[in-house]
Amino acid sequence: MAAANIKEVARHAGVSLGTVSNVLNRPDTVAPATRQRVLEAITELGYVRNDSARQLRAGQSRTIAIVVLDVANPFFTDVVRGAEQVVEEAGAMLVVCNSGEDSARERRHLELLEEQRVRGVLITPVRHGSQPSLDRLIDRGIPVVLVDRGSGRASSCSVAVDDVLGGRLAMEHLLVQGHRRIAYLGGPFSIAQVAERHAGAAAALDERGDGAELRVATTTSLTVAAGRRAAEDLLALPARQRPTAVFCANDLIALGVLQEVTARGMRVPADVAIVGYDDIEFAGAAAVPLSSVRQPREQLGRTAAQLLLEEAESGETHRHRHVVFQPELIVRRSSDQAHP
Amino acid sequence: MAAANIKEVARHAGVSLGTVSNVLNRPDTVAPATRQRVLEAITELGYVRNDSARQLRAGQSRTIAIVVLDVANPFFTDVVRGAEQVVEEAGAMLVVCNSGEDSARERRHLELLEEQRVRGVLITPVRHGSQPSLDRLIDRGIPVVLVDRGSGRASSCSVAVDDVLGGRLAMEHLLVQGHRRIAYLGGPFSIAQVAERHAGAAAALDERGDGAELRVATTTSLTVAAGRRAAEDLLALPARQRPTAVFCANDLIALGVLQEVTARGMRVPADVAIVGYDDIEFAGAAAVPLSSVRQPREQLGRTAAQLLLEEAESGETHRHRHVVFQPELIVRRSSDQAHP
DNA sequence: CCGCGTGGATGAAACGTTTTAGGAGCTATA
DNA sequence: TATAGCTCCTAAAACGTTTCATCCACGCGG
Repeated sequence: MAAANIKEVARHAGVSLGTVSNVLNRPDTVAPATRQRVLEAITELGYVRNDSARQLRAGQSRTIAIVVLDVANPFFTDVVRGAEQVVEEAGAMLVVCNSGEDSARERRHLELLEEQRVRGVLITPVRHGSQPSLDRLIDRGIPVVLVDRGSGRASSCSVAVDDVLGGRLAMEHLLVQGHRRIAYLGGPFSIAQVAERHAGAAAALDERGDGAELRVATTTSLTVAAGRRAAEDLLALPARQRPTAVFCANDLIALGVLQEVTARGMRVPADVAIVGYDDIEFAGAAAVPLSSVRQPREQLGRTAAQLLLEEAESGETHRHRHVVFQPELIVRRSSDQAHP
Repeated sequence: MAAANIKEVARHAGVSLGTVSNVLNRPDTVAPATRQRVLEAITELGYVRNDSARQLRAGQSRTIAIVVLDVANPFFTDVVRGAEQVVEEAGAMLVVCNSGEDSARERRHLELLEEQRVRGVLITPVRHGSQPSLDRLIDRGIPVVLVDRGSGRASSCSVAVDDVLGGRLAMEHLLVQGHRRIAYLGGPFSIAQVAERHAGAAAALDERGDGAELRVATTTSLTVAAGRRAAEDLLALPARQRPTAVFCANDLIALGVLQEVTARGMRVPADVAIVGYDDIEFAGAAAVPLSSVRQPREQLGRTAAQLLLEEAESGETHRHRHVVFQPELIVRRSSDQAHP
């Protein structure tokens, strides 16, 4: 119940209020004896600095926010861990906000973050068009770094993995394996990654598909449950229309497909081959180890945080940068016809 | 770059500063015409409330923090989602902090949260003894709810799942399956759940073990990697000392064990049976579907958040409550001798 | 002996809200 | 016409910091 403030500490130590502040912020400008006395008063009263007051005066906070599409998606948790490392080293605090792929929630979060005058925001936006509340943030001078987004706009830095290339890699692999009826599962397409992975796959098909066909099944979200539902529809098709391979926009969907396929007594990859995306930790441990496009997840987070801190410090002189990483295809049993 | 404040809005709308505040906080006390004028000024200037100032005045913030052991653990992400629902309904904001099973980081987070005068803290503590920085929070009157912790101390509310019972269920199942050499994998034991699940297992063995033996292998953390390492040691034992069943303190460890066992060409459950804990979404989708002790994860988070809000509102009159849920054993192939 | 620089402390302003006591103008009542 | 009771609005205080301009005492060189 203490709630002692700086004034009480000053009184207790027999100094002025400004001196206490100096002890806290510029300890070397105050004489050792006085400093000692103040520190004692602080511990004695259990004083804890009031961050609201400090922020109010300073004009900005020391927290950095990361807004992710889904906290429960292992891809994002790894990105978060990467960002955390960098942010904590810088003495700031990272808060994680979950948009849940929902624009309205995303907006709410951004508004709250703006009210809090956060020092910066890392975000994977729900939509890839321009978001008014995001633009406002940028207008206000709050640094924003787009995470895992195609080399977007000029108004902010971004880090991304080349999703078009990733889609390409997956598709080429499936074509080499001899598949002629292939499905792409993912959604909503308003999420940039979903669209770009598809674009890559489609491009590869155009170039080397030699008449193979790509069927697109849109899901409502990037979760295991959505994957199962989409797989149901796909498997309901008559055998000769049914795809022999499925490329999924992420591993959660792929795991859902795997579950559904197995549940119907079909075999992976013999009846249906599956390739996922993200190579989350659980992909390799799945019932049938999952082929997947691997991304440098933690590094994505680290780099994003570094760009943000850089921008926050350099102020006006800052030039936006766009860092793009290369994905890598990891082939496992789920798409390897040699070991069906 | 706007950064307009309430005063400018007032000037712009030709009213006093207090009136603007009223428009923001008690819209019905101000005449429709004036209100309209003020609202227009607000949008025109791009005014956004400064939360630091508001908090400073109010004495506390509208954010609630949840401090988890590991953001990458699907168990906690589900708890977070549960808490999120309730917190957002209440118009507050949930920030997620990751202690990473590290006491020092936990302390740092708690100190920062205290500086921010958060409205409350949900936490799964790293150690189950008393944490000075946690006690300080409580002393200061900030509500704390212990998540997934045995019915701890009287100084705060708690929600938990009966881990002793969970351990019991797992062990009894393994005994019924005929195992006589069983291992418990988990750690560090300073984490309450690790200790209690073990206690339950040990108790069941005492009562019905009929001479079966329990070997404990302590891990350094509750991750897949730690599980693999622990499994290596276990599998290095000569065949007649080697356990025929492993009960793991959580599913991540169990998945690690499963990977390692499979990598060595041994079969699950024929050579080694495995039971995990948490029943995370990936458990059922594992290479060998994992038996596991299921907990109501989202509900845990929801209830914790409700208790917190309750306490925050009722103030002095509050009586601490301890809610305990029952776990449930889900048997899948990893421990089912009938379908090896 | 005087002026000056200096290390160390002080006091007050400022940050942007919310809140409270009160005031101005108006209508209804006696 | 005086008075009470409204409704709507204003002015000012308070929240707890940080910062900046001063100020003081003291030692030192001239």
